[in-house]
Amino acid sequence: MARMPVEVRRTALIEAALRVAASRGLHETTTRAIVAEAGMTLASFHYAFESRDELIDRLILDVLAGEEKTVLPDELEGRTLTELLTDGLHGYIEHLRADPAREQAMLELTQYALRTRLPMAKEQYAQYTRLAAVSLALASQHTGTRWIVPLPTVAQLLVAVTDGLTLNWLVNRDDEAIDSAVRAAARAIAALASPASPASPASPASPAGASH
Amino acid sequence: MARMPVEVRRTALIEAALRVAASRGLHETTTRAIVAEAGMTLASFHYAFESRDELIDRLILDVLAGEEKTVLPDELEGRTLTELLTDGLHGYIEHLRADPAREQAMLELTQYALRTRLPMAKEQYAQYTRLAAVSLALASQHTGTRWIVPLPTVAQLLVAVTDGLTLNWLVNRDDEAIDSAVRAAARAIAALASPASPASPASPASPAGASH
DNA sequence: GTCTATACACCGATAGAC
DNA sequence: GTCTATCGGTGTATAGAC
Repeated sequence: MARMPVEVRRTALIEAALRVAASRGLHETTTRAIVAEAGMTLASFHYAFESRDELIDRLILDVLAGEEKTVLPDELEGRTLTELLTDGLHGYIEHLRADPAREQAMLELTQYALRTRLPMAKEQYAQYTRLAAVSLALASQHTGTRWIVPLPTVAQLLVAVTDGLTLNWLVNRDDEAIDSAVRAAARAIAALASPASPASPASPASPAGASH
Repeated sequence: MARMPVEVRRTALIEAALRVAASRGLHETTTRAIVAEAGMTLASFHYAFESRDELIDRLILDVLAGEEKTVLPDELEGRTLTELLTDGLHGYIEHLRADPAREQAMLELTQYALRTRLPMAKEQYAQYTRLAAVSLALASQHTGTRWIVPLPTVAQLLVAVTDGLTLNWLVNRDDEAIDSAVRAAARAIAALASPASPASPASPASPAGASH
């Protein structure tokens, strides 16, 4: 095989490992399967990494950190809070639908980290929650609403809902059901803000939303 | 070893397997580890079960089926919908707190089923959702409220929230944070019902909130 | 640096004595 | 029915030629 800088080799192996984990599950992501996917030999693997565990660490760090659980829609103006939440959740579900195997691998990685790398799991989860808090703060700002429950708590709930809906879709693969659940979730979470109306789809041209 | 009816042996092995899965994770729940935990020999295992896969099947069936994700509090009278939901979720979290390792094993079993026994995972999930729907119907009945979103959708959301909060607590082990999140979740879900006020402990007679 | 060949541990499963 | 001993396969990791 061609000579390659060890860092390039490492990256290639991590990407190969992610593909294997997505298609066959983490428990079948063996060193042999990874090098086969990457077109390398076993010895090359152990030249690049001390051990399989070391690669798994990098996999969790690089790949879970790249995940962004919630994304706000681009356009924030002229939408109600419920609409923003619906679109945000819907965007995440779209991402899930686009590559379910990958997201399932993420779930497996999280669970593996939970069992054997607890500090990494904690840090990762805190990161998701901070990101959710930022999105929620922006959303309330742009709709002139105010969270009547502490923002970190709402953020926790949003992350929990996202995780739960992910599992729901992975199990059932039911697009209509998940869309209903997403809308209900958005409406429910929006009810934790005041005073603007949480809801109705047909919103008239209300500049600056409801009140202050 | 003492002779035992094969069904008794099967049960003992399944219980041993659950203990191993809880303490060391599903991927370390090998036939050898199981029989060591049960105080048997390898040969006895294969006398009771055709294969390890067969035991895992039974484990999923017997043990996931025994799970009841949401339980209503005993006393339903004189409580608001939010209170009922809070107590129900809180009861589940108590159950989780009492035996986190077991619940983590459940999560691993679910994920394993998702990867290799999809129909079983689907059926199990549907069972949880039906149970949630029954609880939600009872709760709205007893509080004189009505779900303004289809009941199955609310049930889906409740299951998703339960799953998400489970993961949250397993990662953070933060009792105060989870209690806040539980209360917020209850309040949010209660907002999907009308007309009774979804929320504040001191609830005035506010007819039909913001509605839609 | 990259390869082939192999060491060594552990897996699920079975044969055959008792 | 229950045991000990062992098979064949696969896992991670390494030795040593090139």
